[in-house]
Amino acid sequence: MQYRSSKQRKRILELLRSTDTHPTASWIYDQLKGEFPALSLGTVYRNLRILQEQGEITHLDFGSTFDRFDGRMEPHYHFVCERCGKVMDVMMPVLSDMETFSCPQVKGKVLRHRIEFFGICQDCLKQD
Amino acid sequence: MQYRSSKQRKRILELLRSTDTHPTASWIYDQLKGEFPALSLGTVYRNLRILQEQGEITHLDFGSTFDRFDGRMEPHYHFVCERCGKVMDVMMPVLSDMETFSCPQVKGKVLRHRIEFFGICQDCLKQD
DNA sequence: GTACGTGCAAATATTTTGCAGCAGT
DNA sequence: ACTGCTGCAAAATATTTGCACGTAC
Repeated sequence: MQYRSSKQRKRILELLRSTDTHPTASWIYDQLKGEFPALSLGTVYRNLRILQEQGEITHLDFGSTFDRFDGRMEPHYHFVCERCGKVMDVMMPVLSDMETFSCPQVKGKVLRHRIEFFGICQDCLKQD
Repeated sequence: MQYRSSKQRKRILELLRSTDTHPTASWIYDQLKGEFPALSLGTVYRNLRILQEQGEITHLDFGSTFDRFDGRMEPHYHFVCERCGKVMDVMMPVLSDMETFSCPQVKGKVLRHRIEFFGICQDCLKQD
């Protein structure tokens, strides 16, 4: 697909670049409604997807729209296959100094952390 | 709230403990439908929330039901305030050996990783 | 007996999509 | 002119909730 440019898309990207609040689609919509009175949420979502495809922005998710639950309470990390969506446990040693490490910048109280690795799992690699 | 026990909740927990596939609510529902023919998805969701409150399971999310977008493409990490839901950037040095580090276990190709810190942000701490 | 849990169905919440007209190249 | 982009509204997806009945304690 050959993308054209549009005022709406350009402004959505500018807005995302100008903030570090990790906005939701709805926040972006509210911000731009004054500038584009007829703007619709559908347009915001469509453009966010296109910007993602173009590698201009990212999206904080787990690669699926479903909530996923985890019955292991021991600290561990996750590997998510971007092709088949499978989520696997990574039982590598927990980086226990992580909390203090990030403290100076965050200035809040860090209680726990989480790491996800993204890539292609062994099964999917075999299918190439 | 004073929780009682129920067969459904007990089996949902057992099921989650017995797998490492990080199931969705719907998968759990399908698995238990044979055992509880009248089971409803509502019950599954309700119990998943209760189990979470009891600290028996966890939930892979970002603390909100909204998609969140990020306009910064330089590698960086995130801090999520569990009280107000704010997401902040953590510009600590990227752990570049991370990919190879996790490889032996995952056996797939790791392309990138992500780290989130969870806790209480400075603003919320002040309010105590 | 009290009040929490369940199934069912309806309601919410969020995101996606079909369509007709508008706009970028 | 061709085809992507937009607004609008309806549909799709995922999760939550109200209610009447059942069940654990």
